[in-house]
Amino acid sequence: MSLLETNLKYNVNQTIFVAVDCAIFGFDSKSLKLLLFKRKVEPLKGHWSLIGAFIQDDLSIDEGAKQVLLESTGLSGIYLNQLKTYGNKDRDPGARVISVGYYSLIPVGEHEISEVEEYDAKWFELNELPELILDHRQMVDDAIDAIRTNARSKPIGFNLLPPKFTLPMLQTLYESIFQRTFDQRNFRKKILGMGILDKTNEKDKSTSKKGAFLYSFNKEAYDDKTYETFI
Amino acid sequence: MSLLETNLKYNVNQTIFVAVDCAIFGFDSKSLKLLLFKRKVEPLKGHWSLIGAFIQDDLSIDEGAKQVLLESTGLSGIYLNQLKTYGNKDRDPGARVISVGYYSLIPVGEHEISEVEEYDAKWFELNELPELILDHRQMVDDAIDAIRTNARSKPIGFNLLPPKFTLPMLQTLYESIFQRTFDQRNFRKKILGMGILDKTNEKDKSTSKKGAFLYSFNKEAYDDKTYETFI
DNA sequence: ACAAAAGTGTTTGATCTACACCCATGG
DNA sequence: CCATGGGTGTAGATCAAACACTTTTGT
Repeated sequence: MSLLETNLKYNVNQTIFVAVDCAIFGFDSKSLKLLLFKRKVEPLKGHWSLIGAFIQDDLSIDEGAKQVLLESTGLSGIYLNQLKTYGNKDRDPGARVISVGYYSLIPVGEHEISEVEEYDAKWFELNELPELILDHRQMVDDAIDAIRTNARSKPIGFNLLPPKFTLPMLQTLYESIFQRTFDQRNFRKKILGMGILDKTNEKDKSTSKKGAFLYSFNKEAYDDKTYETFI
Repeated sequence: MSLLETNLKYNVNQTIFVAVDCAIFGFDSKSLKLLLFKRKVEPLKGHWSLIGAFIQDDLSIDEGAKQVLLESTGLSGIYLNQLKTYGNKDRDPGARVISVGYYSLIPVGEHEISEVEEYDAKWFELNELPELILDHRQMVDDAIDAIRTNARSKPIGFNLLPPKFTLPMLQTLYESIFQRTFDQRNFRKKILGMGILDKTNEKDKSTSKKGAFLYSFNKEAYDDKTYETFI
């Protein structure tokens, strides 16, 4: 359908562009991090920003977000969730642009660290974020809020962990998300009581001499139950 | 800023239109209702739909949503919240349109019933909704989900009630939202225990001979506390 | 042998649930 | 005087929070 046709059909005269921006969070067994990029276009070229791009006409916005992620990080098949849409009139000095915000959760291994930095990207600790362009700081804050809210009722945390992980890792992750500590015994009791983790016989010895048992997330068991409060 | 300039600056060639659609919920002391409109433009003219319109270039999307609401219902100053953005490629047969969904909560009095029906609008019971155009049914379902989630942690229910209301009304409202009954004693205990309601000396006798005391919501008391779970 | 992280139960208080009768009043 | 909806308290169950010691093993 051509622009002319659509314009006639709906009698609209808009000059608004539609972009997506994605806040990519990663966990490396120690802390929650945010992936930022050096902006490549004017205005504000060279400043730190979330990864974003204009939507192509032939992609849904969800597909657009996926593609942005793939093109700018090489990552695909990862957790990606719509956050909210930012539409203040003057939010972008370059044009009238509304941006559909997304957030993405990924485990950060050695691979992801090096891989991603080939794209002019860098992982930042959440409490050491540089200044961000436009309303991207707001997006990040909103995303953290959304992750917290979401993490209470759904096991989204598992998207930040490798397929096999230890309970201490899981606890550290939730402590990073909620910025508080959890009692070790209560935490394990609660998580294991849900019956959604499968224990393996393997141990991870990278963080202690004793080693911690590796577990995997049992999605079927979770789907059967759908908890209302998770943590 | 002209289209040409912006296009040059960002080198974009998009033909996507941006609309807002708003799901307006009302409560009339008995049940939760949804306000629907007969669509006025082709395609699908005459079918039931949420109220919506294209965003004007000089308004933020939040302002756009407010204006749509004002123009199509005469209502202003009411609770309005962004839901999510719908961006499937072929969601609108008339053009490539993405729609930012909103939901709105209002008390429905005699006034609002008659007032609103001058606009080719009609209140429907939630379990008697007609077929809706495009993905509007999805928007409604998402909005109900969002209202439920939100109502658990914030007192949004009070936006659906008049300034003075009775506890039986409030309970009926929450029962409409969650589609379940609550024990009367437990409900009152919990709500009153929050200390966010001011009891008046007046009684509403419209639904019983004994009459029920009217209360008002004390926003200050609520802000002091910010509960994590509300119901 | 010791440092460092993993693993394990019990007790207490708070919260949630279930449950049934009296009250006030208009008709 | 009676039908109708408004108002009230308690006991048992469940859940959340606080709390400290033992185990394993690499160095």
